[in-house]
Amino acid sequence: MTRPGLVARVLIDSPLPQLDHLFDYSVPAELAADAAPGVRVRVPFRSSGRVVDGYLVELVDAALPGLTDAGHADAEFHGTLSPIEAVVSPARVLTPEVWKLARRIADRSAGNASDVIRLACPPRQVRVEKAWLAAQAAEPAIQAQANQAQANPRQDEPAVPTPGLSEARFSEYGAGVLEDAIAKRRRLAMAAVPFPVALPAGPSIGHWAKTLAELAVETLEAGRTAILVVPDYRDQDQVQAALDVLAPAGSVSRVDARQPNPDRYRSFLACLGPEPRIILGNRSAAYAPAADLGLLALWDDGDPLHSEPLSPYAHSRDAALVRQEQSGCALVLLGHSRSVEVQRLVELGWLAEVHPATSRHPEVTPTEFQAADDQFARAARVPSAAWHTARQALKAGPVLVQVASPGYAPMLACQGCKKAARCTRCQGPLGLASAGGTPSCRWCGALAADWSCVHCAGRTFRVATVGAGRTAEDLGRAFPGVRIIIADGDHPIQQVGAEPALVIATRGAEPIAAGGYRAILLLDGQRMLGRESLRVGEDCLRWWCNAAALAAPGAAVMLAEVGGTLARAMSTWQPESFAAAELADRRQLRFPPAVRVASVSGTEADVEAALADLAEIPHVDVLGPVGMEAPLVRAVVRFAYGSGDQVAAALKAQVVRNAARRRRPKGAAFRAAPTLRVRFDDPELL
DNA sequence: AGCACGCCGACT
DNA sequence: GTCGGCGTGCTC
Repeated sequence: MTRPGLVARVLIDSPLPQLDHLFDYSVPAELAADAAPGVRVRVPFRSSGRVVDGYLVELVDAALPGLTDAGHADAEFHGTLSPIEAVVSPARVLTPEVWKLARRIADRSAGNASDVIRLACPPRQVRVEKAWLAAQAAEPAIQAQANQAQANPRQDEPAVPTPGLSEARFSEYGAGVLEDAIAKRRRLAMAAVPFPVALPAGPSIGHWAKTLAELAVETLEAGRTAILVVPDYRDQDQVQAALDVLAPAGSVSRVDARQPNPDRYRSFLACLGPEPRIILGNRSAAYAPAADLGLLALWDDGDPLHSEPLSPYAHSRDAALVRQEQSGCALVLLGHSRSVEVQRLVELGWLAEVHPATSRHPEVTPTEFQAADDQFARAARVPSAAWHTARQALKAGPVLVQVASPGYAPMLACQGCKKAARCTRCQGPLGLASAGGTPSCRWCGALAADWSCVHCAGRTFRVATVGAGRTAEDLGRAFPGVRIIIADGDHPIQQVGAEPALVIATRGAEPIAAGGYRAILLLDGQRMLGRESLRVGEDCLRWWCNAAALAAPGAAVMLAEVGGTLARAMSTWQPESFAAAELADRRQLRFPPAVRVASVSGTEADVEAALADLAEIPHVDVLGPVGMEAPLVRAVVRFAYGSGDQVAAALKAQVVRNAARRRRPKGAAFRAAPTLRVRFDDPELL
């Protein structure tokens, strides 16, 4: 009893690469009413427990074979179709726009669409969904009216009182520049105003958060949805605080994976409604469903938290770029510093640069190694000039000290032979979390109570590197009587007052000071630059710029132990000049983002087979393979952006073949043969 | 993942 | 001749 002529094309919710395409089913007449594109369905499947979950992606007329969603017409299936077993609920959770985005993101990184959809569609919560469906059904007209009134403050209701904030919207960027960007749906690389701003009767926030909120409200007033993507929760809180002041009540949905599941699903469902909204969240927000998307904005795209740790590992910048291209919305990449990726897009002309109209910026002074004359300041490795600056500034208000590492002494050495102290169990480095504590291993956590040095049998430690705790101790002596506040991952502090205090923070954990810091000391420059990574310079510049942007206007920012291009980029406040130089280097070296990269790992035979398929594709070269652990080898494939689709398609085909073929050697209950693994655009790769 | 199909070695 | 080993491929 099926309705003839109607074919449901279903994406199976499975991580298996060989199932990552659409399967055709017939639609039984009794399900036809609910069987709309985007609903969750249960379908029979000749294995894995007979019935599996999936999404109904599209409905097509069987009489018109081949007329499927553009581009993804899988080879037509000829055979008898099984009927859909059930429509899980009539909620159309996978919108066509999000499906297209998920498919494209998966395709460009040889991944699974269902893995991307898992980020986009949170787990179903039956009670929440029933309540939402009931609300939809009951008086939809009144509902829509109410939402319309909420979403559009220019109508009847008076706008939320926002003295001094909304009147001067965007004035920092020159009249009309950003209004125009929203209206004409431009793509912008935008430099944030590098100072904090005080909300009326509220906390201080980064000016960038106000800009983001204003862009969103502008979009909302134009009748479209804005998605704001920020890397972490402290950033979300700042934007939320600005939206509380600027945006109409009820117009903001916050989506992030840290909310309790029912809350998360509730805000997800709210995004499905027909009325425009402001959607604020972390990297997964880039995939949120949106009614008439007008703006996609990212804050600080260089932050590694924008990089998805789950397969297929897409960066939210890439998700945003793809979605912008598909939907034609405005795109804003806002930051204090500039990532090399954004610099590339600027140089290509893909993004237009926008700077604040006033050239006011933090006054950064690079200081040399000249030690302070105060012995305690010297112990705290504070340069002389910085010490004097801090002492002066502490009369007026809070002073920020940025350090590289948390803890007391993150790295210990042997007092006798000066070599690094190692864990007797696992060879990991030993460190000290607090002043009076017992040293412990940073890898395995084991306490080193009865330690002796493997080199010289010594039994006492010396401090090899200094953490925030030790710096606090030293600075306490150098500035007697001053209140000391420590902020790091273990002691997160959002906000400090305007009273004098020394705030010692690890990079990225700096609290915001009411009215801004009166001085900022960026210590540990050399240590931060000592990390071995392609991105050190870029990362350091980002950490320093983000900290310097917490200064009050006119306050001094002292950058210790750093010279050269980085120091110049800081003191002229032109991080894009560093990004441009860096990009030129990467082009020379053929490193990302001048090219894209993919790592291919597995057994030697599997990797060789995969690489063989890439031989014909232009602008591809291969580094390795080199041996990894046990039977594994890894090769790095570099390719031009234009060859990306071919490379991804070829590697995906290999992954599918490999997944279908692999079997465990019978009898011996060893683990299964290692699979071929492919990862695109890994920021840690080179 | 599971399950059927299929192509070679010992059996009623 | 056929039963059944497990390697190979498919699941609408």
